[in-house]
Amino acid sequence: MLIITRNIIYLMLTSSCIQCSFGAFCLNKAQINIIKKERRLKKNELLHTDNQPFDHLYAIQCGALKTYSIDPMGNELIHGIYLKNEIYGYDAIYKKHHLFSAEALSETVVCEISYSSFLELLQKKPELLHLILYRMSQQLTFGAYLKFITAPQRLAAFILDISTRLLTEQSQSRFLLPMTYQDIGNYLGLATETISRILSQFKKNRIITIERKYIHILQTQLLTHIADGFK
Amino acid sequence: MLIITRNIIYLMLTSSCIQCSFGAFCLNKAQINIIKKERRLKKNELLHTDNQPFDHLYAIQCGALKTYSIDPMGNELIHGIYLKNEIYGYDAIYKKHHLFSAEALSETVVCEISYSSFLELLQKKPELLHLILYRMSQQLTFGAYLKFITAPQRLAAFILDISTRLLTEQSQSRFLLPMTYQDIGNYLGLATETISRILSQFKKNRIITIERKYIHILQTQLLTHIADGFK
DNA sequence: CGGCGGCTTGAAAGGCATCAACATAAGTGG
DNA sequence: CCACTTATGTTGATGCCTTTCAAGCCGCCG
Repeated sequence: MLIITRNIIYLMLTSSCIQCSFGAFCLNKAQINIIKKERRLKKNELLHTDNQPFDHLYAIQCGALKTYSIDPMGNELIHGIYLKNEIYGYDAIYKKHHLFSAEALSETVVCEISYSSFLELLQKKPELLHLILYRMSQQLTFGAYLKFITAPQRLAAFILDISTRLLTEQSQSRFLLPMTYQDIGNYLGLATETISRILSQFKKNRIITIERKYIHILQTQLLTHIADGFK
Repeated sequence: MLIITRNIIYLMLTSSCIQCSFGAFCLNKAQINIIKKERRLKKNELLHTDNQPFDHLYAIQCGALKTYSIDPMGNELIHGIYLKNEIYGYDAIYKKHHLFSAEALSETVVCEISYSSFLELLQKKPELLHLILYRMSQQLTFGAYLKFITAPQRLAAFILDISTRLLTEQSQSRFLLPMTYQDIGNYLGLATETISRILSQFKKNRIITIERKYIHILQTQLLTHIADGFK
């Protein structure tokens, strides 16, 4: 029987911190007190609500988040998807409060850092500056494909986007889609039925396979082809 | 007859620099050498092409830019609109080269600063840090309305977006739309005919008036209502 | 095993694109 | 300054893609 000691927990934590986006901010022992705390969210649990004041940035250790608002007709509008190893919260710096609610798409662990500590550390360690600008710049490019016109185009681009953001060397073109078709539809501005139909097409054409929630991309080139707008 | 002396030129420049987004980086005489140069672009002139390496950020003094790519079917896809007093270029930090071409929508003057100078100065003057994060954060929120489903919703949100980004105290809900319907359509993913039809609707319902390219918003509330998704 | 959320599939309706023709504005050169 | 040319905006008719509504299926979890 395994007895979990503080040491083991520590090891588990540090190993999960290796890839953390806040690594530069906390792996160093001298700085570890800056991280306010780790938060564990169950599926569908809220990280924060709409309109809540902005204080913290979050590094997503595992799991995924969505930000969303509800329109007057009661439809959920998903504004952003944030995955493992990404930093969430930048978008709220501008208005000083969160524009959207943020909810866990699955069991999710985030590391919280206060924005003021973040700024402070950034000033002490200017070599982090480019890293942060780099990561914000990356988020500026997220969701560019939402401007694509046709549904297959958007969905193909979405799959490629998520895959490049999730895939590692081990996982080779096979990854867990961390959300329901409903969520995808709300994100892409498409009905769930449309998502289902188009994915069926993709499967029929041997472009991807889906079992459970695992997507396997068989023909990346064909997907990019579709995303690029070829017919 | 007016003789233009260096002094007058200097006054003209500084006055045009008052509102400049790079103000903090160059108004101070000690720093003025950091700005590499001012570039004047004619309508439809390219600031840079697709795939060009990223070296500079640009503060838009006057005029406007669009970034775009051409899809395989030859359609122009506008990814971003950048207006007077905004900073353009952040999105290319991530990939170190520009993902899109950038073109002037009208006569445009930009101030160019090299990214390395920018980083350097940011390190020397950490009080600028929040300002820059603030501005990047703002850009993260741009174009959120592109996810809106219906055409009138998108167009209403677009008008409101541009107006808040262009309006000053003097100009009071009346502003120059710095682009063609073609451009708007390419940006919103709608046909120019659709833009025309919906704007005609807006005019008929006394929500806006348009003369030349000047838009006057008569009923802001109704516009936000439409943008929010009421019918 | 039974219930529920999520996915699938079909038929009908609707919104927007497309095509076409025209109107108007802007830009050019004589 | 005007005639010509080109770019941009307007309006109508048709067709297609996606939504919507409806029903059934599957897999998961208690």
